[in-house]
Amino acid sequence: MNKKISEKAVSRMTLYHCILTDYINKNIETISSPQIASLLNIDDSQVRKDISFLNNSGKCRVGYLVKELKAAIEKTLGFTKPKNAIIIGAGNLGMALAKYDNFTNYGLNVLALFDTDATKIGTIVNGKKIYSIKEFKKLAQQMKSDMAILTVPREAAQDTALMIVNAKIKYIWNFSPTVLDLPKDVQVWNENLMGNFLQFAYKMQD
Amino acid sequence: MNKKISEKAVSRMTLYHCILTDYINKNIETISSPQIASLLNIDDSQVRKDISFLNNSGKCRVGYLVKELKAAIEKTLGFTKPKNAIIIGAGNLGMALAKYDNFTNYGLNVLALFDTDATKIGTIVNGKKIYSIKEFKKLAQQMKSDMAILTVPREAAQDTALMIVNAKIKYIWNFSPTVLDLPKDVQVWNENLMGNFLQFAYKMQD
DNA sequence: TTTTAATTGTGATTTTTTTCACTGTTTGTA
DNA sequence: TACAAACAGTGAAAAAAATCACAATTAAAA
Repeated sequence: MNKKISEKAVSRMTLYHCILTDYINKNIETISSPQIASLLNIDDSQVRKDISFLNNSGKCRVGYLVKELKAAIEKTLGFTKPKNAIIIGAGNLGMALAKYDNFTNYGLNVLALFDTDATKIGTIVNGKKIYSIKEFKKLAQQMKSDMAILTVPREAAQDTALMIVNAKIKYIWNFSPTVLDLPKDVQVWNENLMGNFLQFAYKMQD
Repeated sequence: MNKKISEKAVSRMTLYHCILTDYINKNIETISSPQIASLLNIDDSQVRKDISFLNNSGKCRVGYLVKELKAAIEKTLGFTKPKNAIIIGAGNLGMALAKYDNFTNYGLNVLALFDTDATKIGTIVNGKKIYSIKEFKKLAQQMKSDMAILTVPREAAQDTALMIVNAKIKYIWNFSPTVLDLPKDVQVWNENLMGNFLQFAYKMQD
């Protein structure tokens, strides 16, 4: 239906969305491309080009209507279609993500957690139960999870990922600092916090 | 001294680094550009171009020496110079980051945490003390922190960021889902977990 | 009412990034 | 030793992304 939007443009749109949410909280009704551009230190024509993908139009001398623009981004980025996910690895990060209530607003529905630690199994975190990893295969089928959020330690990541793939889950949001070696039809999104820090640290050198 | 490496290339190098770490753990001594490229689904000449920035040379018919290449990335990306950081916001995410021991290996040294919650103040997390945000200005000076890791709720993010800037900290790693409006000499790295999820979700649509 | 300034939208241009295509080298094999 | 295969390295070409530049529009000010 629509042209494909580049990854970079999508990334910027998520930042526009943050800005728009703030503007709504502040009861500001319009926003201009130079305003957005200035907050992000980018070119204003870039902002307009990105917005042109959304079939949303602005008004000269006024800018864009905040609510409309926000809705247009949400529609294009597709958070209207909720995705079900399970978290594998109930360590600090997994728990933090399970407790992150914002997810629901963005169409991410966390169904359950899995872990190997016997003391954690059976516990409820933010309404989500922690199951034994042994039950994973059986439950993954039942739960119809679209996506797995992988927050296990690096050493366990590859094997756990293979287990996820065996359970016919094709999308993995990988928080382990490792590159998974999986069939090409499985899509992996590497979060790589350490890598992101290194990128920032590299910028700091200037 | 060296040419500046693009952000995208740096991002890829952090993934190469992950792969190299895995190879070392597996006691594999050499790696070729097609091997790296295949794991990341990118072009092998891209990998070689990136590596050409590192002043590291490979061997025909053999590839690169894993240890050398890893060291070269570390040198270029500068994790040899450790950075001191403080975490502001001892919620789930802040705590998870404080407990993330890997940071030290990558040159990120977490000095302390700050929070408003009286029940948390004084607690020690992974050897790091949680202080009252009221003491922030005074302690920030003493601690000589290069960087602040911002993990407060969205509503508090902007004000907290201003406080950080007042304490003369110029680098903010922002985990709050909001775009901070700060002087242009302050560098902000937006982590934006929700945004990253949306990017992944957009890819899932295909 | 006229003018001014701010803003969108977009084609053209420039810059950056990626991919291609090829040369030269090295290692293992016949 | 000769040959084949697997690589690195790199200049050139192609593709993608960002920026520029400007016409058209409109709200507000004069």
